Parts: sequence; structure tokens; C-alpha cells
Amino acid sequence: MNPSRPAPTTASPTMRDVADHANVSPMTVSRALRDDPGVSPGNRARILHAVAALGYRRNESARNLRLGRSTGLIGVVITNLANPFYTQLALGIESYVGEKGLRVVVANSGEDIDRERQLVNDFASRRLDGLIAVPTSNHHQHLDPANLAHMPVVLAASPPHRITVDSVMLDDFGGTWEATRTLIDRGHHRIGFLGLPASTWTGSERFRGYCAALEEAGITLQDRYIRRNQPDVAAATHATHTILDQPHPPTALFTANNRNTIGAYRAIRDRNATTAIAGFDDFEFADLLQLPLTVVSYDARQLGREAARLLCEQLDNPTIVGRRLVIPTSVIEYGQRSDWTGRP
Amino acid sequence: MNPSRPAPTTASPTMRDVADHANVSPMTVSRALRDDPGVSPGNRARILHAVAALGYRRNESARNLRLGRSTGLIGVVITNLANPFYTQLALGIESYVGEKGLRVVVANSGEDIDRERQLVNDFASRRLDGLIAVPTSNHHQHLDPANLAHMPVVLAASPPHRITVDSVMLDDFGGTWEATRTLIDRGHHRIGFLGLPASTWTGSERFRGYCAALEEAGITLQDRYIRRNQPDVAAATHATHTILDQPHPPTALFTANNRNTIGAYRAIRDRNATTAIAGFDDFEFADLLQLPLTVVSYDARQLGREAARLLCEQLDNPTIVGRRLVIPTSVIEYGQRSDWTGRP
DNA sequence: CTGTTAGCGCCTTCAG
DNA sequence: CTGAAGGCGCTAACAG
Repeated sequence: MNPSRPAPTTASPTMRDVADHANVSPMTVSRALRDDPGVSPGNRARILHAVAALGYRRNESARNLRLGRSTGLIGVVITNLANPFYTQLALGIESYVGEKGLRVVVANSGEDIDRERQLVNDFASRRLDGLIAVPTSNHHQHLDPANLAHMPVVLAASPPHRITVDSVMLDDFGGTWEATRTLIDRGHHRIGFLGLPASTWTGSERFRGYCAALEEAGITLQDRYIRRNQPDVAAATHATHTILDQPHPPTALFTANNRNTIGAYRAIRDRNATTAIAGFDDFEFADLLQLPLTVVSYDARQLGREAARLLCEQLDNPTIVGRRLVIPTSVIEYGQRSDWTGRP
Repeated sequence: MNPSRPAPTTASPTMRDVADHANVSPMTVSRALRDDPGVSPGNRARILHAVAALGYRRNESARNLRLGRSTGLIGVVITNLANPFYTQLALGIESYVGEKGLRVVVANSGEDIDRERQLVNDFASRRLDGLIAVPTSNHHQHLDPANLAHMPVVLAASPPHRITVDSVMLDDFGGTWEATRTLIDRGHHRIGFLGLPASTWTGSERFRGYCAALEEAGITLQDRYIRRNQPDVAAATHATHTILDQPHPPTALFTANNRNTIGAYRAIRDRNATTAIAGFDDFEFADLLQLPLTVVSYDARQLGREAARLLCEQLDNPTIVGRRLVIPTSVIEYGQRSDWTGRP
């Protein structure tokens, strides 16, 4: 009639409220909600009724605290969610860990190392179960579990540098080599390169693949055909113009990611040029571009799933660490229907 | 020399460990970590030193539990993260709440109502501070805060149906009306429609805009020009073929989202047709498609930011609820450089 | 089958 | 300026 504790109005009801309502102890409620067999059918029914009446739901945070368990959350720090590659990566992670009841906290570093550092620290403080990160640079100290309350870490798209964690990457070297090779096989000798910062793994491996393919074909590297710091499509377009404005411009370009491919394509279209393109990353409109385009394709979602798998294995067994997985790439040639031949 | 509690090895150090290490009470550590002025400089220094030595970081979950605060996490449930529209939406949310120190838990419903229900329930149990959802259908009962432990909710891209929550949407009707109108102004009389399920707000509003524009121009609706259930690009391509295979096919199509636009474009390209397209959603390659294309454009990231703003206002003041915001749209015409005229 | 006790890691309150 | 007591919501471990 006159309960010692006021009925909850705006605040969330607690297990105690349910217990009071069902005239049992909080412990019995706890058991009932856990589907513990040791609860009498009568009590169980009254408890479930009270739960429904009060709109109660168990506070998982408190539960996890008590059980010493963690949050059931995986942190994902990526450089640019707007890039479809990372979107697919995130989707792969989300679908894999989602099947295990884990959820994903996504944050965008915007390729800012300070923000990346801040985000992973925040994730560690929040006691997320683990972290999958696409590092924005080759500076990885802040990604060391030793600096993150031993939170398990998996790197995606880049191997660890001076730290020991699992990682999943693409065959950046091989894919680039093979795609550059197709340009050479079509008769191109003057091949430009639109790349990523040399300080990143991806940037340096893809450049290495390009160099190796040229070297094997006995083609000398020409610095004036090479631009390596285009952060966005507009910069890539501009860089392409500066390359093609030169005397004896290249007849083909290798573009090191989808941003550069699209930028290069825009420039080539603008000038009505016939420069061929081979680029890393497939994308939705690659087959519609009305010119012969070779792309290095791979399963980005699979990359995410594999990263998630490694992380989940670490959650079960924290000792296994330092593995490296490589997701294979394949080369696809588009634009066969075009009038263009793709030959110089 | 012989502490009563063993030194932490694998388990995370706690405030007590820091206190022992610095020879103070846990309370002083708590104050120091909170930058409470009432701590002597000497103690503060020793505490910070101990924190560094132990690799300690405060357990935010426990802190939030004690403070009665919630998790500092915002749930985002969207239908398809692979669609750039939703990616931008998520980015807008992430950037807005990130400035307030909140993080985002992202989940993909895959347009599955059961999964959507399951996800929002999970989010409520995890005591997320709030939820932004793009509902997959017009069934919204499970999105009612009353059923979600009073978690604040904001709907994006759809108004609430039989529940009272804030929402942010696009001018679906107006944008479609205006774009369809441009087709009519160019002389098109036979205009097809590739739409979304009629059960969704977006699907029905965009169809309504199409109908209104035709009606005002005195054009009779032709069912045989209309397809309304293409879940992906392939289905849209197929639907376009079935429309264009008919005698007296339409000379133009309105496509109700980017999936349909792309599918229609592929079909039109495949058959070397000259059908004009106007579509909802701008996309990256819209200007490169080599045919006159009219798109309904809008700031998807802004939509996310506004949704986040409404949610954050609710966190401060839970009483304000039921607001509706509309993000304006604008019509952009691409393809001016093409040989095509865009006229029938 | 059910209740009591105690404590997860932290912080508010109140004494020193 | 510092510490002790108590409890946020929940649940192991132990009584009954």
C-alpha cells in the first residue's frame, strides 16, 4: 500500500522495482531473467508480468560490471567512412561480430593521427572488448595493446609497425604489379603514377609494385610522371593535368586508389585525352566509364570479416597475436565495348 | 613489501591499485583523475606517475553506473550502410555527437524488420543514450520510447507513424515533383516511374510527387510505365527493360532513388536507348554518365547532423518531442556536354 | 526453490 | 586537503 520506495516515474525501473512488484527478492528476478531453471513457475510468471507492466529491461552495463565481463562492443576506427572501401570493411566487421551478439562502435579518424590517438584512447577507457583500426600513418605506438589497457587490436589494410598485433591486408604489391603489367602488355611504355603518401604501408607497397613491373620490363622510372600526395578526387584531377600537360606525356596511368582513379578519369575526360588507366580498387561505375579501365579488385567485406574473426579469436584466447592475413586481389579489365583500344 | 592484494598482472588495474601504488586512498585518486582542485600537488604527481606506471585507465562504465549517467553512446540503426546516402547520414551523426564526446554504435538492419526490432531492443538494454533510426517499414511500435526504457528516439528519412518522436526527413514530395516537372518542361509526355515499396513513407511520397506533377500537366498515369519494388540495382535494370520493351515506351523515367537511377541507366545503356532520366539522390558519377540526367540533390550529412542535434536536445530536455524537420532538396541537371538533348 | 550477504569500480556525502 | 562509509544495478556464493 505504502511502499518505502516511491514508484519509478521517469527513471528506469530497476530489478528491485520488479521484485517489489512481484513480491519476490531481486535475486529471484535475476534468476528468472537469466532463464535459470531454479525458479518456480508461479514466481516466474509474476515476474514476467511485472517486467512487462513496468517496462523493465535489465541494465547490461551493471550486469557486465558485476560479471567482470566487458561491454560486448567492438571499436572500429577508420580513416574515411565515405570511401566505399571502408564502408564495406565496416559492413564485414558488423555482420561478423553481430552474429556473436557484439555491436560495433564506429569512429572516423579523418586521416588525422591526433584524432586517431584520441579515439583509441577513448575506446580503451570505455572498455570496449577490442579494436579494429585502419591506421592513418605508420606510427602505431598508440595502437599497442600495452598502451590500451590490453585491449585486443587488429589492424586492417596495414601491417603493424613496431608493435605486435594481428593484421589483415590486401596484396597491395602483387595487385599493383599485375595491373601495371597489363598496361605494359598492351604496349604502354610511358606510364604515370598517382599514389598515396609514401609514409603509409599501402602507399609504399603500391608504389613498389608499380616500380617492380616497370623495372622488369626494362622501363626507366620517370619522376615527372609520378605524383604521390592526392588526398581527394580534386587533387587527383589536378595532378593528372600537371602530368599530361608535359611534353611526351604518359600514355597510361596507374592510380593507387579509387579516389585517384576517379580524379584521373575526370581529368582525362576534361581534356578529351586517350590515356589508359589501371587503378587499385574496383568501384560501382567502373564498367560504365567509356574507356578501357583495368582495376585491382578484392573483397573488402571479406577483409572486414577476417579482421573480425581474428579479433574474436583473440577474445577467446588472448595469447595468439601477431598473425598476418593477406586477402588476394584480382585484376579486372573494363571498357571492352568502347571504341578505344587501350593501346597507345 | 608484502601487499595484501597481489599486483595486477593480466587484469586491468583499478583505482585501488593506483591508490596503493601512490600511497593514498582511492578517493584521492578519483579526485586527481577528475582534475578536482582539492588535491595536493605532491599527491597529484605521485598519482599521475602511478597511473602511467600501471597503465591504468578509469573504467568509464563503472563511473557511468555510479553517476547514474548513461553510456555516452548513441545507437544508429540504418537500412543499408552500403548506400552512400546512409553512409553520409552516419557521418553527419558521428561528427555532430563526436564533438560532444559521444560515440556512435552503428548497426545495419538490412531492411529486415525483425532485425531492426532486435537491434533497437538490444540498444535499449545496453542503455544507449539515444537512438537514431531509419525505419525499414511504416511499422514503428518497436521504436516508441515507451517500449524502449524511455530511450530518446529520432527517426531519419521518415516521419513517425502512430508514435510520437522527433524526425528529420527530406522533401520527398517536393523534390520529386520538381524533377518530374523538368522532364515535362522538356517536352516529355510518357514518363515512367521506378519506385520504392508503397508501404514506406519515402516510397509513397515520391510516388505522390510524380503523380502530382503529371496530373498538373494533364498527363494520365499509365500503370504499365510504373514499377515500384526494385530492392537493388539488378532489379531496377530488369524493371527498366520490361518498361522499355513495351510498345510506345516512355521517353523518360523518374527513378525514386540512386539504386533505381543506376539500374535504369545500365538498362538504357545496354539497349542504346535515348530515354532521359530524372532521379532522387545525387551520386558521385552523376556528371559523367554521358546523358542528360536530372537529380534531386540534398545534403545527407546535414540530415544526419540535424537528427543528431534533435537527439542531443532531447538528452538535455526529454520533454520536447514530436518535432519534424524537413531538409530541402534542389534539382541539378547534368549531362549538358553530351550530344543528347534530353528532349524526346 | 528462495533470500541474504557481499562486492564489481567508481563517486557522492560527510567527517576528520 | 584527505579518508571512510555507502550505494549505483546487478549477480556469484552461500545459507536456509
